[in-house]
Amino acid sequence: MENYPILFGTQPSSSTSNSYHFMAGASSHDHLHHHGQAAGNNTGGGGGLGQGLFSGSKQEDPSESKDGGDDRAGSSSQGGGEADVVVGKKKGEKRERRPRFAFQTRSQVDILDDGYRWRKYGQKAVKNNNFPRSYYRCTHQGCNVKKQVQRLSRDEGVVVTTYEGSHTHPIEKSNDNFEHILTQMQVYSGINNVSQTFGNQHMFQ
DNA sequence: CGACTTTGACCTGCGC
DNA sequence: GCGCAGGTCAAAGTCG
Repeated sequence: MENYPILFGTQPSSSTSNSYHFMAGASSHDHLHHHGQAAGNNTGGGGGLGQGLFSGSKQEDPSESKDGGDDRAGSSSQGGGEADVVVGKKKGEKRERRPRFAFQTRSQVDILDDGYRWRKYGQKAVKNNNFPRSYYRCTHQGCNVKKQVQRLSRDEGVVVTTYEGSHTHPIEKSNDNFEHILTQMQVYSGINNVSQTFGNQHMFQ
């Protein structure tokens, strides 16, 4: 089912061993207790990550175009493994394709604060996964970016985030926040099969 | 009071 | 054609 391109491919396999405790800071506490509200302030990572990080590697694949439909049902569905999604279909109208990015991070929190604001619009239990998938939409007016967040059942420390679309507005919070989220997440590098934390890479600057 | 989350229902596409 | 699964809507509830 979900075969989006996973940027930072992961190899969690032995992952658990590599322990990374984002909690290191202060937040463990916060996150655990504010999960609900967290979304209000944070959540997200779409644009920042989606645009900043991935813009260069957008993948386009025409293969799949099943969609669902007018911006509601459909926007994605099986994606077929590629990055494009069709949306906005109205009967007989052309469907719009949107880039989609997926990546996995190791974090205790589902929601990463990337500076954008997200509103949760749905949650769904998915097959073969003990954890529900959450659906978020960027709250900025006119911005149609969406993201899905799902924790892996086989490794609950790993969170798969899928972004769809590009933000049409500037980030709402200073990039300094990335420092913060970077400390919360760890992305696996499939290349060397080595995991590292963003925090050590400073790839945002 | 506004912004956001929760949650069940509904819609759509796909496989059989 | 039917049933399943994923994705979205929208009403109701919660919180600051």
